[in-house]
Amino acid sequence: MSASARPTLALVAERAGVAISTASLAFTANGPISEASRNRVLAAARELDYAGPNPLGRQLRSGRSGIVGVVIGDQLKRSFRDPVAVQVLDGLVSTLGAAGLGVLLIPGIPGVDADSRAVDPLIESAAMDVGVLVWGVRTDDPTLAAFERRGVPVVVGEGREVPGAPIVSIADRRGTADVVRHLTSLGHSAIAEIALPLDHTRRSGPVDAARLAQSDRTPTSNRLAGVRDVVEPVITWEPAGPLVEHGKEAAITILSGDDRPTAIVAHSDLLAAGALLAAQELGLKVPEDVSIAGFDGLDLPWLAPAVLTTVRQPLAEKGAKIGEAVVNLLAGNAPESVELDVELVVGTTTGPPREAV
Amino acid sequence: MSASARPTLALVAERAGVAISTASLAFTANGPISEASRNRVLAAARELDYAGPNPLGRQLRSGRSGIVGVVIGDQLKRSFRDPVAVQVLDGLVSTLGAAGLGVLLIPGIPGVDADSRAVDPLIESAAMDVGVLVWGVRTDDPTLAAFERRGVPVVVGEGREVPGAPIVSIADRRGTADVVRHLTSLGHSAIAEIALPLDHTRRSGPVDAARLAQSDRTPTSNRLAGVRDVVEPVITWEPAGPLVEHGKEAAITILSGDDRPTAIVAHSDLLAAGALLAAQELGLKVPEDVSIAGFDGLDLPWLAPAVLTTVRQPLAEKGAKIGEAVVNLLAGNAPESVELDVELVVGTTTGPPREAV
DNA sequence: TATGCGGATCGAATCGTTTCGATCCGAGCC
DNA sequence: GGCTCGGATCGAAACGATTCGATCCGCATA
Repeated sequence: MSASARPTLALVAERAGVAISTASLAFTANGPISEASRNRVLAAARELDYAGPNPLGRQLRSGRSGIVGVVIGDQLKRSFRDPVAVQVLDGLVSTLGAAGLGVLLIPGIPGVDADSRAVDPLIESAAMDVGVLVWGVRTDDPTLAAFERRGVPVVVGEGREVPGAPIVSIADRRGTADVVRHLTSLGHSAIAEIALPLDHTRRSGPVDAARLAQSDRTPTSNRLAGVRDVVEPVITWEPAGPLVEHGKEAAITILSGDDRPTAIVAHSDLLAAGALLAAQELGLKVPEDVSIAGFDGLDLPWLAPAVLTTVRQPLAEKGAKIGEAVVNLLAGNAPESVELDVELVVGTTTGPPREAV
Repeated sequence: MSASARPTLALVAERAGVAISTASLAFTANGPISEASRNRVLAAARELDYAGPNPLGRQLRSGRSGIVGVVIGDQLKRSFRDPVAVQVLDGLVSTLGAAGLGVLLIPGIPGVDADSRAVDPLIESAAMDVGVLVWGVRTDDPTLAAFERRGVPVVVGEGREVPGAPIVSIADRRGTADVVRHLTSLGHSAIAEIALPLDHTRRSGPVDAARLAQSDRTPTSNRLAGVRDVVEPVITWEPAGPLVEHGKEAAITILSGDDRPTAIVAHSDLLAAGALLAAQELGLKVPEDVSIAGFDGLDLPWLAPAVLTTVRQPLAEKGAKIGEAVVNLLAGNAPESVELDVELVVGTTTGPPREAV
């Protein structure tokens, strides 16, 4: 009656009348085993309702768990409301899945106090073969240190150099410069900037030089730099978050002021979409009264008939490249970093400023 | 030079001059061990750069992996663009994280052929203590069968009964009836319905009785039934997907026809938001020309100044309840199903039909 | 008939822990 | 001083598989 325990390979072997090692061969396709014994083993397995080797035993022996820990570095809710994150993750999960690897979701910094040295306990105690820091590492990142201590190799998406770890990044500085150059070449000089959040504090408002220097997120810093490669924005606004509503809020303030800029460049499409809604609400024509450009190249059909001018980045491909880097690392190859290219896509939301007409 | 192998507990014990079992006690807080030996062990660990017991060994011994497999049943990209899914997942991940459990993401049906009996290989071979089928089970679900074969207990979100598995569901049939009743009590009788997708085929168009019977997704079926508890819709439209653009597409057709309905009830807020955009594009006033209601209770600030009439369901709480059910199951308690309540929230998008004014 | 060969099978070691029962030791008590 | 008691420590046995070297068997060859 206490037969609730799952059958083991030993039981199957006994029933089939072979040694455990032979039974093992029947399940791992590659060993030398006769058709006859394989069938006997499989039959015995069926009779005992044995569903294949227990992963835990296999993992201990082989030293591999087949699991990749992915640190998304924030509350799920916040990360996944951002389509950029979702697309990258999608590419990553597909690639890893195809390689037989599973994704363990690691929220990252637990709770609000992202300053503390606390690390998600999963990083310290869950079994994994590789860790992925999708959104880059911060200086002196405790997460990175924890992985290192455990001897878990790491792949970094989008970030500063980490010795021994491959980085998959995107040419976002150049892309940002491209879109700003597009604006200046149309004749704009009073360009406002809506930045991505500079850090985890949900602060919002205009950004001064001191605050600018505090940015510890790589994509944000790169895009700030990209803008400044071409022009000094008349104002840089830091929104409370990365979503549409935050962009709208920022743009309302920017566009309501006395010296209305002739163009807004946002660090992301979601923020730009918010700016578009703001302009609409304020009765401003786009692009006649104000040009608006974004970054990401998302598909935002609900903006129709407007088509956002933006910079398309290969998001799913980025995820896929990270996945490849993981597989590569597990195969024992040397880490290899990649930078993916971006492309300016001109839509209907940018045009020459009114004065220039 | 070949010292690349990670140190083991045995090494630490040797260095500390204690038995392996004693060293083990130093890491698991609860055993009887003197302060002195614990310190000696921890010191030795530090010297050897030992980062704590290897999870694989621990897992094999205890028979627990601390991992919960969550089947999201679709491409990540599609699931996670839906804020409903994201909020539930967020609640789930938080609850499980607090219990020290990790979430293994299982896409579910690989590739497009969702009809086949194929199952995500992770379900067959990854280590996990419990499986979660977030979006319910279909009749004769191969995924469910695979879990059963492996002896992995299962928790089901939103679905039909599964013997021995707790179900966490939401009173969506009653909620849908409530919102439709709200419309009829305003005087509407010509009500159109935009349904959630009936199955995985990305079919779209008007739905007849035969097609209606084919719906194999529980939330969809429940909401279809909820509408019919109150009124027979003048038309039911099946969109190609669950997102804003799909709702817009559907509504454009519905509202362009000759017998324009006076109200549209959508199975979700995203679809309803699409309908709102459609009405706007067609120059129709909401709610004067057409009332629009949704379901979910999402926060959609970019619809402002409109506030959608909808039915609020406790999404994060649903995820949390699923998490609790998992923890409960692991504690050896009997499975316990829950049905969560919903609440009608009247916004500015519904009002009496023009004729009735 | 003896020898050699190659493929199938087997036994035993191993992966790194936890846990359980046994041992050991010092303190307290009579 | 002998005895008991209890807490700290230890050894060994799992946990469930893979893998490697050794054995075994049958067949072909000399």
